[in-house]
Amino acid sequence: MKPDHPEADCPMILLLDRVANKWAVLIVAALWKRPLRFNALRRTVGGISQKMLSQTLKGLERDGLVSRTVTPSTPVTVEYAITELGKTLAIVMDELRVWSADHIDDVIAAREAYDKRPGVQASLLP
Amino acid sequence: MKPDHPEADCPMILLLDRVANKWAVLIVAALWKRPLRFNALRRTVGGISQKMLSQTLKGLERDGLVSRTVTPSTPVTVEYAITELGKTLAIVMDELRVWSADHIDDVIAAREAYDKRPGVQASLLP
DNA sequence: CAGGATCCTTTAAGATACTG
DNA sequence: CAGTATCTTAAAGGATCCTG
Repeated sequence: MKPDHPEADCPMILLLDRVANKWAVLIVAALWKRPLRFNALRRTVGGISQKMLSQTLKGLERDGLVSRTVTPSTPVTVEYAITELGKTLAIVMDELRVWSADHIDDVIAAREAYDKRPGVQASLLP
Repeated sequence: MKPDHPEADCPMILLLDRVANKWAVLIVAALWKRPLRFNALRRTVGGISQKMLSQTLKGLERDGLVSRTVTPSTPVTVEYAITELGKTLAIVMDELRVWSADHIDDVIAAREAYDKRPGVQASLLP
């Protein structure tokens, strides 16, 4: 996903890599419910490497969607929380979750129908 | 993005690669306005290679979000259109566009603030 | 026009090891 | 605990050529 898209004047395209990003969606969803520390977040999201987690968190923090609070105890604890701006995005992202729940059956049915069509094999899809 | 996510029982995670996918979002947005043929769609989306276009279209068709109609003229014409199911997703996706338009300024401001913070350089971000 | 097939480069992402 | 750094592999993506 290159940022230098021809129609880069469109705000959506500028934010597409943030807003239509799997890990960002999952992290925002997790933090929307409650603040979490790094490793708790890692467990909550599930299936994310700590590299991608720290990388995506940094991006979310930079965009003002997530806050990072360090408590200098021993050992140090770092809490990530969603910001007010982040909440507004979380609401929209959550509709993706709702849509998925509402239409997963339709999609699965469509996939099976498609795969059953002569001359097309799902296994041949990239 | 591997499909074998730990919480794969959640519908959203199953559809995340479709629903939080840059090209899918842009293609659905384009077809939501009007049906388009392959190359017209390519120009409308902008910045997409024909490989990714055909690949993503195939996925969208398989998921029942987009229909593909062949008219055997000479040369053959193929029209892609959004389906009823696709429209329901397009509505949700469009809210991402609206959110982007509404909050692009906030995000840009947050980025500048972040980058101005001592010890952090935007250029060092991955 | 609408793609498929190939080759090749770039990026994403995981695994591992190490630090304050 | 909360990361950073490095290495390597898998996948995404682009460019090009080709066909019905």
